[in-house]
Amino acid sequence: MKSTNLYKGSLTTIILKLLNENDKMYGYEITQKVKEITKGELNITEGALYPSLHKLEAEGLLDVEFAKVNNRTRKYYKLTELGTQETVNKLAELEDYIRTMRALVNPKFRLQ
Amino acid sequence: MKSTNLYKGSLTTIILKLLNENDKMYGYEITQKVKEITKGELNITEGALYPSLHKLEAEGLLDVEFAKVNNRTRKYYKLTELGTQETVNKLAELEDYIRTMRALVNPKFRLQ
DNA sequence: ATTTTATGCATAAGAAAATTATGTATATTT
DNA sequence: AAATATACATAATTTTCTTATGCATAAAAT
Repeated sequence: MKSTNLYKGSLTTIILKLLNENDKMYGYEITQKVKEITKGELNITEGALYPSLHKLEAEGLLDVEFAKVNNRTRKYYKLTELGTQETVNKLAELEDYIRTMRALVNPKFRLQ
Repeated sequence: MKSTNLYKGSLTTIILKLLNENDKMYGYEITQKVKEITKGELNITEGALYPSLHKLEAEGLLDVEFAKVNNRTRKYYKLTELGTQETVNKLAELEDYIRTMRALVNPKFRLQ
């Protein structure tokens, strides 16, 4: 998605959080929303997004619902109960990750 | 290294920063240092570490120096001038990543 | 009127970065 | 004597992503 490798492994967290906030979204909408929020800093590619959505659905974290808008098909995704739980976990993991990385790169944050 | 996928792509940043701080280190030392700083939260595996060190060396970011200690061989790595420059870049990328992810998962941080 | 861009989905080939497993060797601890 | 710690390395596999390609309709631009 971006020149830096740091976003590797972050896509699931991003998808879950956006769905947690917006109730239901379709793939293309997610790419646009991410572009908007990050001011273009992060562009999710379709080759990464769609397989990821399919996987989350297969794992039971997302439900699908089809809609026809302007003669074009949209595939809406929404969180399942399990998906909502997993969102909480993923967000906690992100905070842990940030805290740990800060401890590693900034000696000031080394403690406990 | 950890159950969460978020650390994927972070290893180079971690290695460079630790070497930036400690002048020279050997592989095993890096794994122990990371374990210590993160209180066991992050354990770098050898299968990830050694190939990564070799790659950084091949890219000219690290220099190697051998040492024999207690009849065992240590391979000390230190930053080259290029490696020091790249460390600055990687740390800036990490801060960008954290800022962007915060904007994505925390609506409070959405602005500019 | 036609081409390009935007919208909307999907998958396949390949690259990159990791995990897991294995191998070698010496020192120290149990 | 066996297990753990120290120290390096690589190979097979998995995960996640990039890049490329394909299909289809709508809107905008030339």
